Amino acid sequence: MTETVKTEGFDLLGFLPYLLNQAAEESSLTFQKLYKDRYGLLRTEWRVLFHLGMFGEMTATDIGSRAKIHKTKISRAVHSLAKRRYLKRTPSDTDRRVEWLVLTPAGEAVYRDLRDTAQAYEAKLLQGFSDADVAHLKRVLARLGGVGESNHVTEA
Amino acid sequence: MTETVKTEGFDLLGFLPYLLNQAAEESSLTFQKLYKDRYGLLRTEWRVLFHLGMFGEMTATDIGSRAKIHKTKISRAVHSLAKRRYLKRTPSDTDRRVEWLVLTPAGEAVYRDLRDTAQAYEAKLLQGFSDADVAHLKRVLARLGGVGESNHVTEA
DNA sequence: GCTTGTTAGTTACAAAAACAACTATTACCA
DNA sequence: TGGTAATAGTTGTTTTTGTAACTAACAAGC
Repeated sequence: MTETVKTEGFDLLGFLPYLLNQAAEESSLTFQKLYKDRYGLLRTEWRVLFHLGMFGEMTATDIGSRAKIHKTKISRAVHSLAKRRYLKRTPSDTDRRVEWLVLTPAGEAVYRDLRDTAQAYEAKLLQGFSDADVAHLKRVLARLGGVGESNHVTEA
Repeated sequence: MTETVKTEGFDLLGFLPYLLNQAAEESSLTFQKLYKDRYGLLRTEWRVLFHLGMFGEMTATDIGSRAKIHKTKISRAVHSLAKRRYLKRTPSDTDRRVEWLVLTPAGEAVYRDLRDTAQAYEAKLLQGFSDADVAHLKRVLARLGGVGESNHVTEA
């Protein structure tokens, strides 16, 4: 077939959600290999681990609120991470529904390793772009994704 | 808990794959409601439909190569779209392994409706950003995601 | 104190995706 | 030719996710 595009003013290849997905998938897939091959972690597990590594002790709800991950996914990731002894769960003594989550030394070690790997990977991903480009990109993405807003995930 | 971040120079909230994912998920989820509620389409089905709408007749492999979707997902999406009479499959007469896929008039109608909706949605998403911001963002994303390279999906 | 509503987190079931193995056909090449 | 490798596409099975419904605990108003 020829390369003729038979649309009327619409360009899928310039459609933002499409571009976002392609870029996100590309970077996710590459990075996924790292935490999966090295530690057998799932995407959500990695995300929970990173949040705990970054922010220290949090509750499951805190993590979900920050990362906009649904609570059932958090619940399963926490369960799995606890089973591997990467984190410790401590019931709150002011509210018995709540559990505080902290990384164990083993979890910390995994976090540090993956964090360093992540940084190296990001550097590679961004080589060829200027600092201004990168700063601009990140600012726009943060705004599009609502990062930092700490909104709660809408219930099912 | 307090807002103290106890990391050494790493910022998850500025980590590119994280930002990409947050932004992509945000826009995907919002747009998903549209094609799901209106036509009961799955994500991959929508993507296949759009590619056929954009580029006209293609094979399943063409689509997978362009959109970097795995062939099993394409296969099932094509099956489902054909069952709904949104596309027609025609065996190639030069290579009996190959099938040409084209949208039916019904499929075209769905495509046009969703395309217009997509444009409106994108406009809303981008309101508040300057034209220069948008152009810059799209250029960087296209490069990050390798859009336009037409690479084949790595086999399982 | 009771009733009603809300929140934290889990569990069970259904939908979708990932992964692997397969058929059929074509391409390559000695 | 004939044999091996590669390609198009499908199917079956396993994981992972999405969704809903649930338990337990707390909060607020009366």
